[in-house]
Amino acid sequence: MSQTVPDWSVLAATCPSRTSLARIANKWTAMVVTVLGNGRMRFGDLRTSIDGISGKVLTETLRDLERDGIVTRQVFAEVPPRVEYELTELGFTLHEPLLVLCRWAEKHIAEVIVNREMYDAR
Amino acid sequence: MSQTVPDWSVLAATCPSRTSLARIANKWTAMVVTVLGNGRMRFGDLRTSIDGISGKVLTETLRDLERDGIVTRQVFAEVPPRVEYELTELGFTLHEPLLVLCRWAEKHIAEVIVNREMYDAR
DNA sequence: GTAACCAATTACCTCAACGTAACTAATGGG
DNA sequence: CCCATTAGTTACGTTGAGGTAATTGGTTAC
Repeated sequence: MSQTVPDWSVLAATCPSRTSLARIANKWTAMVVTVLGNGRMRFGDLRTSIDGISGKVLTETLRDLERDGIVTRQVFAEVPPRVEYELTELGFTLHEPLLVLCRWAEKHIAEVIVNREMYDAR
Repeated sequence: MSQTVPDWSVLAATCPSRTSLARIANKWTAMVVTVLGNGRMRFGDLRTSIDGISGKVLTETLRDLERDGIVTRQVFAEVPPRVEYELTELGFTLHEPLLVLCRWAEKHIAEVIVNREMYDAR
């Protein structure tokens, strides 16, 4: 018989899975993975797609995602340099869940704004 | 005819929906909403369930979620004091998506750990 | 009547996240 | 010859997230 009880739990402070949750439950990660779901893209296009992200933060986010095996980084020996990023197979399993989060934020923001105004007016 | 094109986009830097994404794409939010999916709970029990969270961070997270209309806060006039938190209808629509993120972290952490070791060994 | 106690919050401090700006390398175009 | 281009890196300063510990207020125990 196979084991169905989870070996890991994000609710345990020292469980490694929490470090993974911290990485994926992040606004920049959500946007990067969502955009990369449309296919491989180079650094500059990602930077343009995700309005307001600084080059430094995008570099750091992509490197962390590469380290976790969620994106691949391909450097072309060209001038000016060209670097393309793409979701891995593992990364694709994350695309839908993170897309859902982005869509949730967009779908419910009007209601959330009203809630905030009511709360602040108390 | 109804409008199907999104009015909001998290990819726009100044779009309010990005503030909502920042709130929900967060490790503490993911854990709190996931745990509260099992039903209303008092502060101390939440604190115990989410191993390692400080009282301050839990208070702040809950207050922000309450402000956005994702959880309700009910104070009982008792001694010692008792405060219970519960997902709102809006909050429930967020439960499944955030549960998926927690489960993803737990399911794939072994693979992620291997990826990190390979990356660091380059 | 004061000491202990509990749930929840706050005050204070530290450290990580983030933005800005300057700088790099190698080539092609004016 | 000099400037633009692309994907960084580094330095520096600011803001925000987070941990620790004291505090509050009313009740019970001594």
